[in-house]
Amino acid sequence: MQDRVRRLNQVPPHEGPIVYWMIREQRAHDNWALLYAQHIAIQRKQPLYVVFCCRTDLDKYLGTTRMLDWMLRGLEEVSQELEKHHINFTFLLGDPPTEVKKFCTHISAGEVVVDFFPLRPYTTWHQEISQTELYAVTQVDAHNIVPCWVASTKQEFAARTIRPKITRLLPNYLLAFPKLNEHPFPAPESHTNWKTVHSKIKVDTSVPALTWIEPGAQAALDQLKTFVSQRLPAYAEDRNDPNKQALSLLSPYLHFGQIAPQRVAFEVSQNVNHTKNSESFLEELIIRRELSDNYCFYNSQYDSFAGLPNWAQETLDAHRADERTIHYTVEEFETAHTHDEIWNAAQQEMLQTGKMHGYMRMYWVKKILEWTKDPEEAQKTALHLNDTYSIDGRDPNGYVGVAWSIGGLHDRPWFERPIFGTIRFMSASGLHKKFNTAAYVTKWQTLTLD
DNA sequence: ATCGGCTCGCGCAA
DNA sequence: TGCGCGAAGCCGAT
Repeated sequence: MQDRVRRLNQVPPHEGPIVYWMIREQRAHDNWALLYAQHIAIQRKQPLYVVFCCRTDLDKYLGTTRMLDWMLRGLEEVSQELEKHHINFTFLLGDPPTEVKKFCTHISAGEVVVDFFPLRPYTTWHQEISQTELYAVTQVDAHNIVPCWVASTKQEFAARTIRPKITRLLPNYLLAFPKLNEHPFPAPESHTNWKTVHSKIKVDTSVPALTWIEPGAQAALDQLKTFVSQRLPAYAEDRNDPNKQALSLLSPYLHFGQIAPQRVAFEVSQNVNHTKNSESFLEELIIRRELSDNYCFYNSQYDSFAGLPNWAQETLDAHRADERTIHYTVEEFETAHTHDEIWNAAQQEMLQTGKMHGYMRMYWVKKILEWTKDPEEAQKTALHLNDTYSIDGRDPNGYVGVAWSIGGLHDRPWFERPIFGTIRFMSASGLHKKFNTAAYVTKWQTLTLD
């Protein structure tokens, strides 16, 4: 466990309750950050608090009903589980670092544990909470199976450069989780009024909650079970066909930390015969996901043009003046009003379900590059739409997916083209060869009056 | 249906 | 310093 843990300030731990500030890992079980916090709390005979803080003006940060409903229902389950284990769960409203600092000072915390989320808003919050003399702040990578800073000490160039590093270390980490204990040093209980919380947080209500899939840790485990028994057997063959139900559907749970990647990988590697299907799935789940964290952790410009590899920036620069014969506004993209019915179907899939099939995501982003005035606007548009409508938006996987599609990240150059330069191109004719595009369009097209 | 060429640079072997 | 090879492709030739 020790190499999952790093100190964020130099304040020595002292007498006082232990606080786990939960951000990314929204689950009670299989959570290394909580397990570590409980471990030191028991060692020091201290009560344990888990605190979650949410702004009330989420509408200013692309917050939607879809995302808030998913998150709060998951957290309600977390609070019930923690209560069963005599661990205090406190929901705070307001500016997160300010409110969490206030809380920690108020209860005279001896040490504060945070989880690991390599995106700027959260790294900034972690810096802010660490700037104190009052309590030690410790970070635990509870997301990656091989901790991000252990897997590699630099930004990796491609999957093939990080793969051997992770594969070599994996046997040391792909193990069963210890159980969360009933905490022997109780804290005062606090009860969250979830209806009040929901009503106090302002969000964009035009993006409705999802009804076809249930949030939460129990639902995640159920989904994993169904995936392993029903969809994994055809995963390798069918995963790139958007008409087939072959994918795990776990990314919403993984994004909100409602299930641990290590749990998913452990169950698949323990209980499934080693086949091309499990290999193909574990490559996605472990290598590609940890490569995304690696990029965001070591490249603070993960969401901008300047973060792209040099060869990609150069080739896109050389094609800035290329004529864009088709150009759409954000609104036209957003409402699925392009000339390309396959692209519109993908956009509709995301609008309606909060998810877009993995294969279509690549095509969808590459077409935004083709139909937008410059790569910066294309990247901004793709991220804006993904972060607003996808339930797994604002995730390192999303930033890497967009950078791969628009800016050759973790990819190689291909042959020269207008607009794209040597960035890999994708065309509708390629999609026709791979799956029944007409069926996909029919499935997602909606009646429009114009 | 299958194949080669397109094009760059990392990382390892030498 | 040379060389193999790579995160999901395209296109034209055979």
